[in-house]
Amino acid sequence: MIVRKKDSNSLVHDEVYKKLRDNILYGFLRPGDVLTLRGLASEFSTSVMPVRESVRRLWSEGALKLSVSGRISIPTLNSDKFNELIRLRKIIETELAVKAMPRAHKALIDRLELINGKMEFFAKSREASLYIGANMEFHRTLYLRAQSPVMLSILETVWLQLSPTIRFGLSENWNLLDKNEHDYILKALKKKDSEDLSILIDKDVSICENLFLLF
Amino acid sequence: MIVRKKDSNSLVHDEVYKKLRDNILYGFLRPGDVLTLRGLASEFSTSVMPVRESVRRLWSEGALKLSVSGRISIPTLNSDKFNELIRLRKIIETELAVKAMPRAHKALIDRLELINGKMEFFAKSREASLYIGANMEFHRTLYLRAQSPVMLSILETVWLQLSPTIRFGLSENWNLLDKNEHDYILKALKKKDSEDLSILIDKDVSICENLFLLF
DNA sequence: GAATTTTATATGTGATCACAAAAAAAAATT
DNA sequence: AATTTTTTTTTGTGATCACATATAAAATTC
Repeated sequence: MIVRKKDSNSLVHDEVYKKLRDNILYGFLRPGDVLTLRGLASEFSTSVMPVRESVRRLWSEGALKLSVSGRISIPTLNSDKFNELIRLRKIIETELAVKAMPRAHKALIDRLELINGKMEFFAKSREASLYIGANMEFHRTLYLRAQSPVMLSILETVWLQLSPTIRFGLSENWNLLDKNEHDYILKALKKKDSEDLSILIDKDVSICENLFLLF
Repeated sequence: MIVRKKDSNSLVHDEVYKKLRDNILYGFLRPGDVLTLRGLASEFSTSVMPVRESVRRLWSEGALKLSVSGRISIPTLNSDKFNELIRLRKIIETELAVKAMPRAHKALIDRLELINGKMEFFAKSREASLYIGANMEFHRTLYLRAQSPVMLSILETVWLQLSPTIRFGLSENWNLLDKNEHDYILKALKKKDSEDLSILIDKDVSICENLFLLF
């Protein structure tokens, strides 16, 4: 029997995908963690089919690792891969920020300031997944203005690959977040200084570089 | 019954994925073409299951479009999306080329020259899918030296999204390929001039921009 | 004859099953 | 006690089925 949410066209495999993705994105799964189709299926109270489809999807996004025998786990990044992903963040995010800048009017900057305040609060209170969520929301809100859906979705797969590693690097390095680059980013946005903006986005991403831990 | 290739650990869904991907990549499917699970299953003489998994995978790579009701088709690009993909090619390919350059020794350049000759032949003989294949091989061979697997795989999904549109733009614009930028790229590689190399890669990708046709 | 309704077919989704192969657990051996 | 072998359990894959719904075809109405 096909189970659909009432009065909605959402599909089970898509719901499972979103839940699983968010668990990875907000740091509820650590690198190396092992998952099983049947385990996930019973956790999300469904059959294995929708889980299979969402696992296949997350795997092709680099968010999950499949062993040669198909065993599912959260990837552990070596430093080469980590640096590559950081470099990708820098390239794509500076591109998106510069493209968004001309369309970043007062209303948007106000919203960014609000999100930024929220993020600073979560940094102080050491709430990792809320901090990560607010940080991503800040960047995402800005980049959405670039109106470059393909780039944004690629960036999101990059985030997805970095998240578990950064999340657990964070637990032991909260002090790294003491100074908040976002304030300077907002200033550059107000001044419409794209040169500065590029450099600052690059710098902001650089902070993450120090969160790398070997597992 | 599970059907595996003898003495090999290749899986059916992976084989189906590769075949379907190559059909898209080498231009055997045009934008708008409609596919069905059962149709593909019988074409590849398998059941729908492996096809479902590979279609889901190609869809998440942007190579296939799924309608709200799940109907499968080859995406048609509007000019915004096309330009975004071209921009992505430029950003990622210049990055990879520059990173590959220090490791591009004589043996590699010799191989690139060989591939380039092949490509020029297929351009003259107007064999579109062979031309596309040789062109991709040229770029891929160079970029492999950058040893950046994540970037390369992202680039490949970008190619996958552009392929069908470019392929059928090509049929009516062979003349655009008269002058071959690859020769200059090879010169820059020999001179180890990364400044020049960036510009030339950018230029080479630009040629594709003119192959955009509305369907 | 064109537009609308009805019927029939095709298609994607989710559930379930069998099976091979990989892990894990248990038993036997050294 | 540690290692090897055997047995059991777990797990992913591929096949098949039922079903809802979207699309196509046929019939009906105006």
